[in-house]
This record gives sequence, structure tokens and C-alpha cells, in this order.
Amino acid sequence: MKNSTRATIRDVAAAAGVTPTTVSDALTGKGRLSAETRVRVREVASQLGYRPNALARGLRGKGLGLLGLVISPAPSATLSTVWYWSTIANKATETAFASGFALVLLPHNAEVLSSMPIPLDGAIVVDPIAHDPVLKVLRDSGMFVVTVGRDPENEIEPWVDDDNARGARQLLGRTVRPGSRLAMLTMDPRKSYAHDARMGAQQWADDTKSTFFSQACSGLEPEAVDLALDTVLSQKVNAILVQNDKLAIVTLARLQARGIRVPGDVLLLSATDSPDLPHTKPSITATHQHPERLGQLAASALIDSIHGSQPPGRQMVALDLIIRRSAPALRG
Amino acid sequence: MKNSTRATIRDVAAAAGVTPTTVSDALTGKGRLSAETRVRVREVASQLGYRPNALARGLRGKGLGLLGLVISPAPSATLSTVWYWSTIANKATETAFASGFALVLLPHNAEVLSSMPIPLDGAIVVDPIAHDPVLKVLRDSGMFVVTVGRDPENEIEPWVDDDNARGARQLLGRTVRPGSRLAMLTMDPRKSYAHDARMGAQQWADDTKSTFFSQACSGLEPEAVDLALDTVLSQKVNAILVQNDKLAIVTLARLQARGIRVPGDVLLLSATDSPDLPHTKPSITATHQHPERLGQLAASALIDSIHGSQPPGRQMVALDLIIRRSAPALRG
DNA sequence: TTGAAAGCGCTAACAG
DNA sequence: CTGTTAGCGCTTTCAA
Repeated sequence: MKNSTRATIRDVAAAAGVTPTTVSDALTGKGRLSAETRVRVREVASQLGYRPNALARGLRGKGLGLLGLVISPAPSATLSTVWYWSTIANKATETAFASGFALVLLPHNAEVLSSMPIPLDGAIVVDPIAHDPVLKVLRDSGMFVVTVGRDPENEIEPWVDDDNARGARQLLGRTVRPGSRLAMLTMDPRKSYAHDARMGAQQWADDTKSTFFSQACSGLEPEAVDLALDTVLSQKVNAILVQNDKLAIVTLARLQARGIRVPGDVLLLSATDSPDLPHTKPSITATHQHPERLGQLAASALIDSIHGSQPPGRQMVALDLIIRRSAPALRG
Repeated sequence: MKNSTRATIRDVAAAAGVTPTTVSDALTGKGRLSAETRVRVREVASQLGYRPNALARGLRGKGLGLLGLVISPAPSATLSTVWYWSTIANKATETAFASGFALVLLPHNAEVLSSMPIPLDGAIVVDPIAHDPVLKVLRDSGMFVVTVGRDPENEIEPWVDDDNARGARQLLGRTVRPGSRLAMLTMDPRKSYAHDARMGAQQWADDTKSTFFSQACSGLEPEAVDLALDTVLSQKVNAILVQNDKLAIVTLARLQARGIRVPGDVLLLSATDSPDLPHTKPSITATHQHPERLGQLAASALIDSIHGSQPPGRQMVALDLIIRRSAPALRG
């Protein structure tokens, strides 16, 4: 009996009167042992509190089953963005564990990553920025990478993403009359979801002979929003699609401060949902993303790659259309 | 030359005309080589793109440098709670990386954890619940554990936490007149921060001959808050301390709906801050936590333990007092 | 200042 | 069905 160190496979073998190989096979379930031996060895093992050394196991073969998780910092990270990310992370963790993998949090820093001491088998990058150096570093080191969201200018598969373009198009189709004048208010149009929503809106406008234009808004301060609204309203729009929930709430307040009625004078729609949107007056119509689904798909796709099977290159998750009072459904 | 697999220490040794031992020493900086040899070996290594295999390294000795991170799910997780957690996680990741460690996301599930295949060197548990089974599993497996926040009924060190009791006491001291009638509105009094804030409030009341009582509120819906306010207001309170920012915002709205002026008739204070609190009318006075500091302290304490040095058993982080309009500073 | 040998704990390949 | 052997890639003795 060893004294204080953890029991090794040899201790178990000795105690059970078999060889290390047999112990290994008994525990990993290789199909070559008698049921009786297997049971006995397992009993001895658990009696000794034996836990296989994952490092030795990984060294011999397939690696440790570690997946990196990089979450790119948004310059304008709002609370709901954080919630979105953490949902992805939680679900990806759960999915990974179910397949014997685990997620390692990685800093969004190409330099640090290029000298990473941890042996990763793959990585998930959430919301990569344009030409993300982190992606390059990870791919260059020969790692499998799946992105959640994508760099619109450089779509390397596999990726998973919300189908924001389709969501925006559908939401507009359900709530805004053809031939309308629509504006989109963006804060960070480089984010792929904003880009996609804009594409969807543009397409809807093309399909319905509507007028569409996009207006940047420099921040969430009332002054910034007022400035953007000056431009937008001078174009006599009757519908405004806003990049995110936070901006939607401020926009609603600023519209109302001008005496503009929502939805009476202008329809208001948000490209992201949040728990706050049902509680504004009026409540705000929005598309609703499914981060938990993204987390699950990303982890599965990555694990498939690692196991050698080719996952789908691109997976789009449909959005829910949440139709509230700020842009009610068109009458059939 | 090996074909597709990664270069090993032996490849480097062969290319440099030395033995594996020398390569190892050259790269890890053991002090027994001539400067010349060291430089040459390092050059060859980087030319071959050699990266030491962390598994083999860990197997021989000290482990891999992996720390588990468990974030306990709150039954009533609000957006700002998520932000708080993710800040802790980010800073802990950064701190860990600086010391050659990495964080692995763990599910909050005792069963899953008890058969964890990943070789962890320690774990950080954020906001453990009362008698948290996850803590027990981790500790029983002989792992170093640091908690952020603590189970009030079972404070096992080391832990780090916000000093919510002191924060509440100080904030009340700055804004509420002695001899007042104060109520605290709680949603989940089992959370240690709520418990602590209540202790602080109680202590302030004792010190200042004020009256204090605590009232549970079952949720964030207007009806739930109205119900709690019925009880509270019937006690003629002139100050209300609320468990969190979200509840504070709803409480403000419901008070105003009754025609009660804040701060004229009743002072309102929140035990957590959020980016929304400056923008309410009136803005809401609050204590402000420092999750980034907690993340850093937790990671350092854990790494200290692993390295064999005894970290401080308990580390309290002082809160900032953010005095806004809903409870202005007492005049000197 | 360097080399040779011996493992860390496990499993794959090959015998029996 | 089970045992023996030979490593995975590295570091740590110990010897030169």
C-alpha cells in the first residue's frame, strides 16, 4: 500500500490480482474481459478510490478533451450582450461535458494565446471581430475552430449564427406595410448581427417597394440619439428598426419626448430582445435570438470535427418574432 | 524529419546535435548550460516550431495548471447578476493566465463533477448556495477551493467577498437621519450579499436608535412589489433599502405611482449598483461592488494555495458608496 | 557543462 | 480471455 499519493492503476492491479492492462480494460469498457473479472476489478478500484490520471491517459492518445472558449469583447457591451454570451457559454459547457469535453476560458488576446501552455483540442470563438487576430492565431496553430457569428468579410466555416437577416425580413413583413419609409438605427454596424439585420431590412424594402436607409448613432446618450433621430425623422419615416434593445428603449423615450406617438406615428422594432422590452410603454416588438441553441450547436460541431466527422459548415438558427405593441401585426 | 506530427523534444535534440536533456534544460532555463548552447538550442527549437507537450510535462510533475470555475445559478438571475459574474470570470481568467494557469468552466452539478475527467489543480466557486453540494464534492476530492461569497451557515476559508455589511452601514450613515424608520425589501434573503446587507442595516439601526425591519418581496412584478410596499408603508417608514438594482427600479416606479415622492417622502437605496441607476428619475443611491477585484483576489488566493503558501483566509473588498438623488448626503 | 537511463501512469499491439 | 512489452514526451536523477 502506497502511503499518501493517489492510487495508480498498478495498485489496483496488485490488489485485484490482475495486470494493469486488465484494469484499464475493465474500467474503459473494452470488450475483452469476462463480466466477472470486470465487476471485481471495478469494485477493487472504487474501494481504493482509484481515479485514472487524465494526463497519462491523454498523453498516450487522444488528448485531454479541452476546448477553448474566446468571447470577443464588444466595445459597447451591454448587459443583455453579456447575458447572451453567458447563455452560450453555459449551454456549450453542458454540451461539451456530455461528450467528455470541457471548456477553458481564454482571454481575447492574440499574443497571450500564441504562447498558450494548455493543450487544447479545439476552440469556440464567440462574436469574432473583423479579421480577428485571435482566430488567425488559433487556426495557425492547427486547431479546430468554430465561430459563433462570423466576420462578414471573411467567412471561414464552420460557423453557427442567428439568422438575423431572415428574422429582420420576416418581422418587417409581419408588421410594416409595403411602400413604407423605414430607417435602421445602428450603433456598431460592424457587428455581424447588425450587418445581417440591415441586409434583411434592405431585402424587405426591395421586395415591398419600400424606402430604406441606415443611420449611425454614436451612443446611448439622449443627445446622441436625438441627433440620429433628427436625420431620420426629416426623411418622414414611418418605421424605425433599431440595432439593439438598449438603444430601442432610449429611442422610444426620445420619440415620445418629441410628442411622436408609437406605434401611431412611427413603428418601432428592435433587432434584439431583452427582458425589459415587454415592460416599456408601449412594449417593443423585436426578434428574439437563441443563444442556448448556438452554444449547443457550436460545441457539437467542434466535437464532431475533433472526432473526425465533417460537421455542417454553416448552421443558421431561426429567430422568434416577438410582436408587441410598438409594431403590431398587420391585419390579414 | 518526422512528417506531419508535431516536433518532439527528440527532434529538436537531433537537429541541434545535443540530447533531450539539454533541450529541456535550455528551454526551461535550468542553470547548468553554457549560454552558447542555450541560444543555439532555442533557435533550433523555434525554427522547428517546437512546442513542448504540456501533458507529458504535467505527467512528470506538477500538473497542468487548470482551475475549475463554478458559477452557482441564482433562482432569480438578473442581467446585472450575470454581468457581475462575467466580470469575476474575466478578471480571474486574466489573473490565472498571468501565472500560467487557466480556468475551466464547470457545470453546477455535483453528480457530474464527482466523475470529472479533467485533472484540476483547484477551483473557484462563485456565490455558493447554502450547504452547496458542489463545494463538498470538490473539497472531498482533495482539491483546493476558494469561494467568492460564502455560505453564511458554513464559512469555510479561504473566501473573498464584498463587504456588504459595512457598505450598507456606511451608506445608511451617510444618507439616513438617526432615529429613522427603515425597511429592507429582499427577494432572496439566502443570498449571502442580501444577508450581509441586512446585518449591516440592522447594525446601523442599533447604532442610531432607528427602527429597522425586513420585508420579503416575491418577485419583480408590479403586483408583488405593491404588496410588499403595502406592508412597508403601513409602518410609516421614511427610508427603504432594496436588495438589488432591478427591484430598486420597480420599487421607485411603484412608489411614484402612489404619489409618494422620492426622496421627499421616502429615501430609496439599493444594495447593488447598475448602469441603469444613474438614469432613473431621481437617480438611485447605491453601494457599488467590485467584481473585478474579487476575481483577481480569488484567483491569486487559489494559486497561492496550490503553490504551497498559505493565502489570507478571508478577504473583504470595500464597497463604493454611490450617493445619488434618491437618498442625498446628509448635511454636515 | 553535458549525456544516459529511468521512469511519471496509462493503453495499444502483440502474444499466449 | 488475460499477460507482457513497449512506448506516449518530458524531466529528473545520476554518472561522465
